[in-house]
Amino acid sequence: MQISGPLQKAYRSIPRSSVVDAYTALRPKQAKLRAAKGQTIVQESGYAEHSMLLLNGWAALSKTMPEGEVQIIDVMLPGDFALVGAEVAPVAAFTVEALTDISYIAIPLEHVNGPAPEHAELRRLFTALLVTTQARMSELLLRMGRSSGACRVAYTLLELYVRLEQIGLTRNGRFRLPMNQHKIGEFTGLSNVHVCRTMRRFARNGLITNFDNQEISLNNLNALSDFAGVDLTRLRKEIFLRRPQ
Amino acid sequence: MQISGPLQKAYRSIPRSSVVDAYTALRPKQAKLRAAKGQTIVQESGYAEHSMLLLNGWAALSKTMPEGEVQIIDVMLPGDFALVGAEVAPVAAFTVEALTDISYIAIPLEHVNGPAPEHAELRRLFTALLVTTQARMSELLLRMGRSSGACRVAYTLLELYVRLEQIGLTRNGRFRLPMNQHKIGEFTGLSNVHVCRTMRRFARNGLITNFDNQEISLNNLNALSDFAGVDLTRLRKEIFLRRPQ
DNA sequence: CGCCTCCTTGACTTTCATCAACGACTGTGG
DNA sequence: CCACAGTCGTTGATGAAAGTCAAGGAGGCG
Repeated sequence: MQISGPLQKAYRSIPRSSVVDAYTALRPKQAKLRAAKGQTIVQESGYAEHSMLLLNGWAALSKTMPEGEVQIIDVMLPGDFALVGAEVAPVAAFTVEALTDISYIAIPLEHVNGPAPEHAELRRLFTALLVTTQARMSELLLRMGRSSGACRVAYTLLELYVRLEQIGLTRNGRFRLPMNQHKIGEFTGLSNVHVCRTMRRFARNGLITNFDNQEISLNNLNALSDFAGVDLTRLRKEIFLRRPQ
Repeated sequence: MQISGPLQKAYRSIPRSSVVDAYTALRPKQAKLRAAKGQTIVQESGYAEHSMLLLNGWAALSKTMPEGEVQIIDVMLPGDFALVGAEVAPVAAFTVEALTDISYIAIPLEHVNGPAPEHAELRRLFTALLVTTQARMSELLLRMGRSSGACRVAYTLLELYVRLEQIGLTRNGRFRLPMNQHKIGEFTGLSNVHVCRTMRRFARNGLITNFDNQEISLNNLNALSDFAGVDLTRLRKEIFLRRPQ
């Protein structure tokens, strides 16, 4: 895919994403926003009149029980889109927290779903992104209800790996994982202690290797896939936005 | 809301749903399809070139682990819409099974997201329905990862109650629940045995009453809400499609 | 140096799945 | 009419998975 002209710079500075391309092309002057690691960008139940398109970094969508237990619903990677508030209900259903320093675009609702014909292609892409988000959440839900902690951890690592690979952020099965074990527990529905035991077991068996600066390497995708009960080929099909040729 | 003319009969014969109204108005001759209780309408990983709009009855969206464990990820009630296959990926991410005899409309993808301007209002409604579906799945995911079995059962009963109330299918906290304990277990991520114990405890404490023909009554919404860790008012806001005045 | 966060491991407890048995109810065929 | 099987809900006994509590160690940082 070749891009030339005024878009080229923007394209190079952000990861490959057809949605980012399409939106940037339509609104080249849209302001980029930034947030620091740990910052809460949207609060659950708060007013939300816009959606988010993540340009760089990681963000977590989470929900909280009244007693304070947190569950991460989905992890946003560069190029991902989250429909925070809907036209019919401008209330955020979840909290958005920056897992790393991030940059993003806040998209007004009328750009997402307005009747303007020039938005048709964009709308198609947003819808497709919503479907992949739903597919990811479904996979997580399935494992949350029907599998062991080891399966959930293995699945989480594989999902992140496959998604990062797609946007060119892996090297030889190795990638940066900017989540501590507590956060991974919030994602997998486990305690930090149990995440630790599980990942240590994986490491001892040579399935994964941890490096110092929050980097991790998946050494045996097949064994992990078996643990996770997932067919990598099928996962890729469901989870990815395929761009029409 | 008053409806007159040719739509009146159709409107009366199906539950209140602005989406059904809108779609029926646009395509009055669209064929209604039927399926019998227990029938599988869409198979996970199968080819899916259409979406579903449920007119009558209940349907379950579920996913299955390789070993055969089933997790219901959402229950469709009359008026609900499920985006089965996306334009970018005509593969079903889940199985659709009829929990009762049902009637539904199969909606081709181009009607859902086509560029035609006369579809603008419909598209808006479909998007809104997707958001509410996502909100429901998020609530379920939160409880799946972060709460006890009792909380999940209480939440499930409340969610169904609130949704049925909205479409006029409850009377004094009482409604028909066409799922056996095994199915409820598939929805809540519990074994049928544990569902039984939990619901018996609720019944002994007077929170619920079971009747013979798959009917159930919620006698104490406040106590159930406490168990479920849910604020009913907020749940209604998130889960419902509000129709613009 | 102390303080902090994070990972790690052990000991104990709780929750829930599994296995098994039984009773209520339904439909079916003789 | 009765035996029969089949489904479903119910209860008890047992075991495995994972949470909680607690303590210690490694690294980062002012």
